Amino acid sequence: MLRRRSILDAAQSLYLEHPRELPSVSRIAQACGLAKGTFYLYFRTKEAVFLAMLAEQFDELIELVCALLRDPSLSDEARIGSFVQRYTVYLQAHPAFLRLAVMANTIIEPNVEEADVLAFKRALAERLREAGSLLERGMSGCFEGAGSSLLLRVYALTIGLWQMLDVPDNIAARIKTDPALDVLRANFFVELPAALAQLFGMASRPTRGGTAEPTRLP
Amino acid sequence: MLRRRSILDAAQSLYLEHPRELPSVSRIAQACGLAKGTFYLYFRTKEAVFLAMLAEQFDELIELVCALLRDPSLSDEARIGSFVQRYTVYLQAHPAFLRLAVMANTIIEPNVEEADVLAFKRALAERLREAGSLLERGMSGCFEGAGSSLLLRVYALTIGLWQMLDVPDNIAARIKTDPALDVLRANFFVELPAALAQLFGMASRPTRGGTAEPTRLP
Amino acid sequence: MLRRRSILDAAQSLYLEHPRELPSVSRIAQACGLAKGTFYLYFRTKEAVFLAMLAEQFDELIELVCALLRDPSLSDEARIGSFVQRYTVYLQAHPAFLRLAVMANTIIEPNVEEADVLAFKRALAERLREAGSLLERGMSGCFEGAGSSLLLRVYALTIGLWQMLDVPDNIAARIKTDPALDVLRANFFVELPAALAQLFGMASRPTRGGTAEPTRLP
Amino acid sequence: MLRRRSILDAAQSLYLEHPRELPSVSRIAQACGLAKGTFYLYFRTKEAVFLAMLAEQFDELIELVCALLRDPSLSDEARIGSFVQRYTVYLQAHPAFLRLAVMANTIIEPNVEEADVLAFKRALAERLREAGSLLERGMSGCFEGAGSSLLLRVYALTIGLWQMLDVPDNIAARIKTDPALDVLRANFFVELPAALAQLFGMASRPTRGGTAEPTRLP
DNA sequence: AATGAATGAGCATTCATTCAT
DNA sequence: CATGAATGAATGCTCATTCAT
Repeated sequence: MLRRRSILDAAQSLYLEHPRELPSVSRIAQACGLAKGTFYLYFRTKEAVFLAMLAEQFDELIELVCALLRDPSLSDEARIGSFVQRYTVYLQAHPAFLRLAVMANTIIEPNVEEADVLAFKRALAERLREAGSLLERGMSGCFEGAGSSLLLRVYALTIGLWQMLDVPDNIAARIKTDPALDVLRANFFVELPAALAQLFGMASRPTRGGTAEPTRLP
Repeated sequence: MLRRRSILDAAQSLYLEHPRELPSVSRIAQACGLAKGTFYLYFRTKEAVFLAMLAEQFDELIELVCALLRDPSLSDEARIGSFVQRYTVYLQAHPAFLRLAVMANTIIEPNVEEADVLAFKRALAERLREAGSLLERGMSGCFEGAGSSLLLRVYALTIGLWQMLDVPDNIAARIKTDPALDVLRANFFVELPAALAQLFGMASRPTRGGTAEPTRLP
Repeated sequence: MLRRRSILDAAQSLYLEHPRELPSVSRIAQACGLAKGTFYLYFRTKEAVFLAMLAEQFDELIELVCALLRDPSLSDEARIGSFVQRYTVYLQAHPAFLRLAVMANTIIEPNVEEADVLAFKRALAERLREAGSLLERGMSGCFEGAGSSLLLRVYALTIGLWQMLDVPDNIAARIKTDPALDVLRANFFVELPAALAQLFGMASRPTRGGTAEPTRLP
Repeated sequence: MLRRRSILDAAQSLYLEHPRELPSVSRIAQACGLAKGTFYLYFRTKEAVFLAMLAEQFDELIELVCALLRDPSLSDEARIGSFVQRYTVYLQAHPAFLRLAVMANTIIEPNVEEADVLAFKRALAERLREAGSLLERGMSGCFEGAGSSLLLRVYALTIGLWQMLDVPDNIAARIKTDPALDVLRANFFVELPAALAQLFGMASRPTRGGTAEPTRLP
């Protein structure tokens, strides 16, 4: 529905203005030109909006990945490399995704109805299995039947790295200038593909903080 | 100081009763038999307590890891395996650690003074470097100079997996019975060593949800 | 609106019970049978209520004064005398006015949004100019164009005297019995018209503390 | 005693940094290099410091005025003029005086022991009488026996005007640019002598906001 | 005289959510 | 579908003051 869409969109853009906290319902409603009460006609709780937002982007990401993995023209090695690259680029192009992903457990889920959390998790598991089974094929059998599990590790590594390397501006400035904080200086979009390459057993020396350039948006 | 200690201890045990939210200052003070004002003599904000708690356990964990990595009697392979195992056991024995680690970015740090966050991060970076340089030695040169970076990946994978696999009881029950939620059923303490083994390039097939037994506490 | 009105009224009567401090929001809300949150639907801060209250009474007072000054049937001298008398009577009949006026700078304004303070001051200046220009006419030209400035002096003298002569009961009792405190014993409502008469250059010997009777309410 | 002195001095300079609120005891103690507890060896409450400070400056001011009024070489008119001028200059040179004077009733006295308030008021009445009786002599008999009462009016007019014309910086800027706020734009140190001249029955047209230059410090 | 650790009352304000219309 | 007035729980934090040492 249109209304629901406009709420999601407004919520996202408000959120991106201050990604360390969820915008209030009244700000969201206001941004849609809606009354506060109307908001609750479309979402059960405030956090439900952001769970839906996350789910949407998850779908989109998996879609992308699946399309890629289905491509028969690629060698196994190339398929993984391509996957890592596209994945990274997607994350870079969707700044809300990781920021929300990281709030999912601590802030969003505890404030959403159990049923909604389950629906979210079920969809997620579904997507993971789907993409996982495509991924397996390229993994020389060693991950037979465990592609989804592998993807979970990929995702875990991703959000874990994001939490370590995404830092508010004020802190970021201090990190740049303090040599003791070397390790935390790495650029997430450089470090992520390197870490994934390692996970996938592809040759890759870890990057040192800030030396390399991040993957560019096409 | 003794008071500080008792606040940390009280805060931790209250926290573990409801690990999805930080206990209020008045509950903590009450649990110590202290006046609310006294609390603020020892910590600047509520969140500062939990950051300190996390830092302490981080120290302890790294200490443990370093001791292990310094042991000359182990082969390279064994050192890594031993590291993974001890690490996992430590996490299992310190239930507050991961729960807090996962709140660090979203809930704790935004509510702590910049200076305290920096101090925390500096200590963390310090420890990472220390343990990292010990770890490198066993990595056949391929991680020369990047041991801390490797450890960061280890830690990232850890907290990411925890976020995916640690689930509140009500949801956990449903996950167990819903075949669609297969992937999310894995036991963290089984999945973690497997994932780390993969990261370290040691042969390891991913585990399927819930099939294996977790590492036992000694 | 009705709600706003009832908040103002409740706030005023609570305030008059203890005019040395502003009642808390929860007391005010309670006195209206309103939830605390509702209060903030009508006023931005606690102090805003009292600023509004002061503004209202200011309006009323100036209205009264203007009506009087517009009366063509009075001689110049009589107009001033009449003004002073009505003014005094108004203050006597509105015990909250002076008590608040005296807190305006030190307690109220610093806790109200800049915009609200400005709005208050603008309204006040407006009223002062309006009444000032009426007042000038009776002043034999010597205050041409400065009636508002004259009124400011009147007001200043008023609140200054109030601060000196309004004394909490416990102190008042001691003042009465201590001959050294002679000067501070004057009754404000006697002293004020005398002081204003002096300001306006009308013959008037200062009153001695406590000897005369205050202007009576009609 | 020296300690007492240093507390008063520290308190004053801290106060002048933020004259809209009294500095906290711990800041004062800190500024003296004293422990918080030590503060209470010299003053019964925080506000007592500021009452003492006010009393001191009151003394000094009256001293000055008396010296002046005792000078036999001046004509009556000149004595008054001279009084007004010296008075104004004193206030300008002692920025804490008026700021405190205005807080006396609303903030300071309610938080000081009754006995201290009475002592303050007694001293004040004493000084007023002393200077009042000197002042009377020059007033052509019409204020015989009421010099102290006259001085009270002077003081009342002073603190009243200060309250109206002293405005925090942020507001002051807006007042300057908003024509509607004309009346409130007057410079206190220009307006005060004019208003006093009026009170004393000396020819004086009120000043318009901001046009004249304030009395300069010598 | 001096300390400084301990106290604990006190209060404004926010905001998700509901529900009568 | 839409409204928006009303709710009221929930909580961090300050700071003047005391008192055992």
